[in-house]
Amino acid sequence: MQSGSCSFNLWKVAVDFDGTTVHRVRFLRTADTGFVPVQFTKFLAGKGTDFTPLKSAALDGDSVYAKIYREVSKIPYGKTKTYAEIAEAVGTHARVVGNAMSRNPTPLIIPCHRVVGSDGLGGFSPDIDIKKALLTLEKKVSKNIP
DNA sequence: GCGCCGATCATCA
DNA sequence: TGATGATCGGCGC
Repeated sequence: MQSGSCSFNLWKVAVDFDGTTVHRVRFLRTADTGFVPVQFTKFLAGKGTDFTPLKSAALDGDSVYAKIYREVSKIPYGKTKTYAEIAEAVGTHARVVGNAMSRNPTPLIIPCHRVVGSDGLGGFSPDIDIKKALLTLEKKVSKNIP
């Protein structure tokens, strides 16, 4: 297992990974030492749109959470879906989807920022500004990929 | 049109 | 068990 961090706006993105399997991604105010997979730095710089061949450890399993994470990871770059849509696709309730996002062990890889509420942005932890910034970034970058 | 309240359900303590 | 949410939709004002 390795870990490292890189910057995104005012935040540090700490990544724990093992080969191509990412176990944990966290947003921190302070930086750890170490490097992160190049996919992260490219993505956060708007120079990459996916994390291939990286995968999240949270996608494994048959729990409802794993299904939700798989469904969320299908959302294409620059697009968004609502909690209700995800819930319907998985066969559960929107509240559970919100719960799954809240406990999302690997943001970014599982693009939880692309899941929004029916009437707006929804929420994000630890800071809604991160979600806003990611969506703004993706909107901007996807314009340059006609 | 806006705000409150109940429904609903998989985790975690 | 019981409490807890990054929600949704309906109802009253």
